[in-house]
Amino acid sequence: MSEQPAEKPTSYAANLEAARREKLRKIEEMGFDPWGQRFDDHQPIGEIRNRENEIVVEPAGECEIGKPPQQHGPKVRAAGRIILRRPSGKVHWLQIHDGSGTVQVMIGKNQVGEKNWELAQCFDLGDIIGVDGEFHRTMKGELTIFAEDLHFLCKSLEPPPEKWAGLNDPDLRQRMRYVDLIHTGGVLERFLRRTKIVQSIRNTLNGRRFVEVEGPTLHAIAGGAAAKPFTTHHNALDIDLYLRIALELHLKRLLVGGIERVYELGRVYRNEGISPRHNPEFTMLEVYQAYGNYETMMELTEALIVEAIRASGQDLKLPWGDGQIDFTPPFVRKTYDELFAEHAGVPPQDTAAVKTLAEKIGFDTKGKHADVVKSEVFEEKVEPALRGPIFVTDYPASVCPLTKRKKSDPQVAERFELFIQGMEVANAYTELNDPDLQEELFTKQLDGLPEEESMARMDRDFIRALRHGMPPAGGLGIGIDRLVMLLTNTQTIREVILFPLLRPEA
RNA sequence: GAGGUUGUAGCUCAGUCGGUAGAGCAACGGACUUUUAAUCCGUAGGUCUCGGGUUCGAGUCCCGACAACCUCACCA
Repeated sequence: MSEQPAEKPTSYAANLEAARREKLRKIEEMGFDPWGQRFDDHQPIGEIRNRENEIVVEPAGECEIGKPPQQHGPKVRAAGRIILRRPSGKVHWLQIHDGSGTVQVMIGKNQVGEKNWELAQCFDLGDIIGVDGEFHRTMKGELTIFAEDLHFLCKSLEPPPEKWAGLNDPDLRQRMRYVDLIHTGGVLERFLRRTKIVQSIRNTLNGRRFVEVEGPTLHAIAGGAAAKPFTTHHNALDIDLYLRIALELHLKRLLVGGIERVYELGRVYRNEGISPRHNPEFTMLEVYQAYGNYETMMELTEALIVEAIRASGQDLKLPWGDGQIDFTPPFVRKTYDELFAEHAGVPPQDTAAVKTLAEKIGFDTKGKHADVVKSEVFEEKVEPALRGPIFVTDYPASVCPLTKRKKSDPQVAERFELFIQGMEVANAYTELNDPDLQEELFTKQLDGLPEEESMARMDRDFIRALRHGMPPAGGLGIGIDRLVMLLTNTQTIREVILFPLLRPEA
């Protein structure tokens, strides 16, 4: 087997690395471990900064003339990455950074001793160090750890991005998210806020006695949504499988099985386009509540969102681009037909007029069910106009094969979607639990839709489950990534997903 | 999948009409014990994304490929 010769890096990049490797060698020579060891009892930098009130300034009378007033502060120990260096003769100023914040460190030759001073000569931007010292302000008022002892925790062999502009190329930022998190302002904070939102959602549900479960992600039948699945293969069983496109059908099986309040918060995969609002894998919450209906789910949706906003430390009026979104409950509720009349300018019951409008927009209406045509016009004319938050209720039954019909009008499904800034954020039903009707809807394809675009994919085991009796229930799905976008004022889904899908590097 | 924009040093960016490749930061050497994107002096660093073509001559013009971003389509 012939090894390919290692690709020679450009000579300049090699020089940058060689300089760092030379310092690494010196660090080792001095007896320090360039890759560090266990380092106990350090405090998060954010907490250290909060100890500012422990700083005492000597009374002015005791000051020597021409010298700044003496300060004393707590002894602290910090660990962090060097993100800025200002060497100035026999004193070096550093900014070190950890997940909780940034603090200045002063290293004075006479204060840290000869060996530490030699070590400090080997620091590069990006290295991780430990510092013991006293925490107080400089003459100019900057909160600073005045180093008394230094520890080397990790060498960095790669140069960091430009210190002021940082990483700007969105490709590099997503590919090297680790660099982005360190050097791009607000990125780490946004992802930590995402975590708080997700935690809050779990807390809200757990507090209402919902049970979290983990369904299968490999499905023999990719059901529960209208989407193109990823396919994969299991070798030992020699069967093709799909990555799940929804959580729905297995969670409903658990309703049959007696888990009366159940949810899953997990990843689903859809083999479709990529856009500022779409990533091939995304995080979905689905919740099912026995003996509830879609109105129960509306109240729950409001609670989940309002609690998440509070938990992430924000006001119910959130900034969004140049404007803001007001999440004060209750959210506006309007029916599909009301909104259709309002924004499409055509009576929703007038099938012929809706068809004419659809053709005027440029849609092909041939052989399509009237409700499908209406739904296309709705998506074109109404959805983009919905600033929200607004619950759109009572959809045409024929486009909702998993939803229970209204008792008073079987043409209307008990369903709502929550729209915010033109984005569909949540989707909920009163769940259909009539096995015969469900089987009929699975069998009868929606008029004019190819199978892969239809939700009506036959799942015999699911029908069998329904035949055992599923309690009447409300069900809810929330696109977590989109919700996080809205709650963090982020206009692209790629900035709320740590590692969005990218083409592999050449 | 279609259209548009972009691709130059490790990073952020200039580069005029086609005529020897530029800056800042980072790096390296030197000065500096209160700096704040430290400052000052000096040095080094380039397969101009890749492959063709036109031309005496291409970072620049043309064709193709690759990648990112934006818009649209599919979709949540």
